[in-house]
Amino acid sequence: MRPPSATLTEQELEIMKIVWQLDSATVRDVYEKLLERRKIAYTTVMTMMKILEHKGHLRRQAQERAFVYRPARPKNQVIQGMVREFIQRVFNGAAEPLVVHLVEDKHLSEDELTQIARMIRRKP
Amino acid sequence: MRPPSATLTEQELEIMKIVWQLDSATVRDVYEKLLERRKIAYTTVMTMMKILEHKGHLRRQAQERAFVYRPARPKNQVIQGMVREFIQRVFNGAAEPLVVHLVEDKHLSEDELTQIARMIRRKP
DNA sequence: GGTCGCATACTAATTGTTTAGTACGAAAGA
DNA sequence: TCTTTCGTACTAAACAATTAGTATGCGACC
Repeated sequence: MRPPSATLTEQELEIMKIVWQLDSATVRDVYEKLLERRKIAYTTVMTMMKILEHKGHLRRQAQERAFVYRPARPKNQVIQGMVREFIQRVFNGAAEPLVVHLVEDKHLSEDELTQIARMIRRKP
Repeated sequence: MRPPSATLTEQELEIMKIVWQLDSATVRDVYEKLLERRKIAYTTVMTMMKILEHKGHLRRQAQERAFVYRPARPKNQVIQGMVREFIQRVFNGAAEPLVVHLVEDKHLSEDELTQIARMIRRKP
């Protein structure tokens, strides 16, 4: 009745960010990273990582005592998918209005604008 | 235990888009618009719109036989909030990496890039 | 006036998401 | 060896999101 999230949910993304950063991590590794920011139970992290494995975002491998998890897909690809989904959902697929919002919200600083201009010049 | 969505969910957004477009709409108006794209029950739309009113996204006003709903906040403001939240969640608040993704995914066409460049030149 | 259509309020079921407890086994340390 | 520590599997509870059914009432039409 309610379709599963096409992309990573908030908490899933938080965990994936850590695994991407560490490149390979145990539940404990991720658990301790998350603890720096908020209270969370070890088993909660384990459950989430098992779900992420089930969804095809993590692969696990028995090593020593605990499983070691690795990203199943490169970060860029996944983030790309999230950006695409967002543009689809919010702007019906058009990227331009998003850029307009970025500029108008001054999310883009002077330097960033210069950076973008440089990229654009380098593009075609 | 689990906070409600800070921004509009998928279905909420879909309804808000219609109300923004029509400027003011009854449940039936929205229902019929949605029906063009997918099967949905009238009462489902009603429930959603009541939720949107409760969340402060719609205001309703008795008129004739049915309630007439209007957006409580301008579209731009709400979309702005969604963009901000997305950038926060996915890119930890930095807009620049998002733009990089946009360019690299070729979501931005030649024309759109030109448009952006024009905007940037007009900006400071 | 009775029936039909439409609108609302109330109820509720299903599923996804997030969180975590408990049981159990293996390894490590005393 | 006995106990403590650590890891996993299984269970499950709470809540959000989505969808829709039922009851009820009111106005319109015959």
